[in-house]
Amino acid sequence: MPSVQLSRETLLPKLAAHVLEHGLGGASLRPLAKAAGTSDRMLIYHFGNKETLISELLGHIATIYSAALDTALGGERARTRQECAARILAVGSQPEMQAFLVLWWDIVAGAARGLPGYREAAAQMMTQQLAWLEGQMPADDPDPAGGARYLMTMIEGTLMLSAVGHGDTALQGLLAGGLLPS
Amino acid sequence: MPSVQLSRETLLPKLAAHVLEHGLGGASLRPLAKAAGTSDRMLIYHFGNKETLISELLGHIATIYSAALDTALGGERARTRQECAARILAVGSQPEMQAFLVLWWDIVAGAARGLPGYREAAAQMMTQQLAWLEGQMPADDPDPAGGARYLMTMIEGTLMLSAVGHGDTALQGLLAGGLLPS
DNA sequence: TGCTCCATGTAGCAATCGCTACATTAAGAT
DNA sequence: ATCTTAATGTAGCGATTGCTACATGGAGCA
Repeated sequence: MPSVQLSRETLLPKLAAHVLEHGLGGASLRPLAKAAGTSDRMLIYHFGNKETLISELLGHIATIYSAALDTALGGERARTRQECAARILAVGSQPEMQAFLVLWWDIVAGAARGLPGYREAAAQMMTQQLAWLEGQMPADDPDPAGGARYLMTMIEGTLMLSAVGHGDTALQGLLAGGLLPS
Repeated sequence: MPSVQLSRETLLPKLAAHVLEHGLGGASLRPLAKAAGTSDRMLIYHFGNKETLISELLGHIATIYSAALDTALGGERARTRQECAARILAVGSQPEMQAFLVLWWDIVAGAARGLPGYREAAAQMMTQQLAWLEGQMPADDPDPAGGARYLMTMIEGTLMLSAVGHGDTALQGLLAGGLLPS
């Protein structure tokens, strides 16, 4: 049924926009449908049930995220690990990334609790980010693969601490780890 | 009104137990009340409304977390940063800490979205953890304050990546950062 | 004995939840 | 022209949401 698949893919961007603004926790069918210009009746018709809808929506959001990462960053490598860390931190602080970040913690919470579809989408986004980070590592880095994982762990810790008002703690940690210029 | 305060504090542990098992997202009054052996009617009576209940519950959970941290770890210092990192990672992998960890991501998500009470509780728990980590740092460490923040950022990143199925990525990062013995 | 007031049970309200039964439209196939 | 079928609207179901109105018990105080 190509028309069904077309309909799904027509709906998903609008659903994603709504979820990016209002979060996943309170996402119920009627507001979602309204945001997509249709009815709850039709959402069930196209996706079968809410669980499937959310799973497909998460997959779509992961795709959007990948595209946003690609757009936000040119392909050229950094010259130092410090520069590499600074770049990805700068991406995270862009205003248009804030909605993603807020939604991200919803997804992490769902993944931790084992909700269907959450872990897959989260893992996909992390894999994508890791690949991008590896591509950004300095050409003369002695261990680009390990270094990228090291940087990524530090970055994610920084994002989490920032989310709960401990951003300064994280920055001091980055400083002490030599990942920020002193 | 001491009786009201007593009632609140009598209820909070049972409410916390329920939330630790079932999460904060789906926590509604009637299941909470049932877990506490009372009625939704009485929860509203004692706490005024659900928002206040959740805020006080989060504060209580932060207190529980602090106590659990103290219990789980003796007071003596580690001898190296590696040992320090290993200790706190070991704490996080204890089975009785799993419920806390799952709930933690709910709290982070609420804090990121700005829900009332979440950020305060999360910040309190992170402050407590930081203090504990500083007390664990090696006595001969050249920069215990910065080192504790560095370790904490790495640890939080590791926990997040583990929650989304990228625990191996984090471990490789810790290895590359010299925080795990190779 | 009355009076007062905190604590609690019972019942229910309006809103929202995911989902479904049924009817209707419209387009394409025969 | 008829038949079939995908797509959609309307209406509603039973459950659950946070919260409230009302009545009642029961303890302390006069």
